[in-house]
Amino acid sequence: MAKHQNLSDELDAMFAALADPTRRRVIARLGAGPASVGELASPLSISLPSFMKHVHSLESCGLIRTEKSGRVRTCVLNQNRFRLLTGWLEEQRRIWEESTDRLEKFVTEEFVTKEES
Amino acid sequence: MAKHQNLSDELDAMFAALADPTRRRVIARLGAGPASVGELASPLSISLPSFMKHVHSLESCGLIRTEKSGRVRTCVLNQNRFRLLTGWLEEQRRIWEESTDRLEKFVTEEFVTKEES
DNA sequence: GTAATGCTTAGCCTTATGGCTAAGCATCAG
DNA sequence: CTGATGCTTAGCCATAAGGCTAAGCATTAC
Repeated sequence: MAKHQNLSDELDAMFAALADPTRRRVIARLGAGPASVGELASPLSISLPSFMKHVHSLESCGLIRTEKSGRVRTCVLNQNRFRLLTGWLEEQRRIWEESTDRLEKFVTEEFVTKEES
Repeated sequence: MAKHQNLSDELDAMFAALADPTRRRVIARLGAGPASVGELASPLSISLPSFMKHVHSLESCGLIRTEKSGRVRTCVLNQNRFRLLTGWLEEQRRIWEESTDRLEKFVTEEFVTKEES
C-alpha cells in the first residue's frame, strides 16, 4: 500500500528499476501489450522466484501494474509513469540550454562591446 | 580505460547512476556549468571520500567528464550522453504507440466489417 | 478427487553499494 | 620550507540486490 512518496524517491526507484536489462526487457515486451508472469519469464533463463523480484520492483515503482485472476497474474505497462522520467531529463536539458544561452548572450555582448570600443 | 561496452551495459550504468539523489543533484548543478569536486560536495553533508565515489560513478558511465589541474579536479556535464537515455525511452514509446495504432486499426476494421455486413 | 499448472513464500548465499575514518600526497600560499 | 588546501587511497561496515532451491497453495484440467 506504500503510496507515492516525494518525487526524488520515486525517481530513485524508477531509475533503479530501469538499471537492469531483465527489467528493461520486460518493459519493452509489455509495450506490445499485457502478458502473464509466465509468458514474461519463459524466454529468460532465470528462476521464477528470481523473476518475481523483478516484477515486484517494476510494480512498486509504478512502471507496471499487475492483477491476478485465477492462478495467472497479468502485467501491463503504465505509460503515464514514464513522464516522471522524461520530465526530469527534459528539466536537465532546460537547465543546460538556459546556461548555454546565457553564455552566448555574454559572448555576443563582449564581442559587441569590443567592436564598439 | 575500460571503453564503452554494449548498449545494454551502458544503459545499466547510466540508469544506476541516476538512481541516487546525490548524483542527480550533481548533474543538475553541472547543467549550469563546470565545478570543482569541492564546490560540488560542499552543500552535501557527506564526507569527501564518499562523495568521490559518486563522482567516479558518474564519470565511469560517461555522464560527466573530469580533469585535474593542479590540486583541483573540475567536473563538466557530458550532454551527449543523455541521448542514450532519451533514445531508449523514445524507443519504448514508439513500441507502445505502434501497438496502440494496431489496436485502433483492428477495432476500426472490425467496426467497418460489421457495418458492411 | 487427483494431478498438473502458475505463481508465491521462505530462506540462504554472494556481490555491490554507499556511508565512514584515518592517513597520504601533491599543490599552492605565505 | 612549512603549513594549509584539495583531493585520494585504503580499508572497514551495514544494508540491499539479485541469484538460487525447496516447499507451499490456489486454480484448473482430467
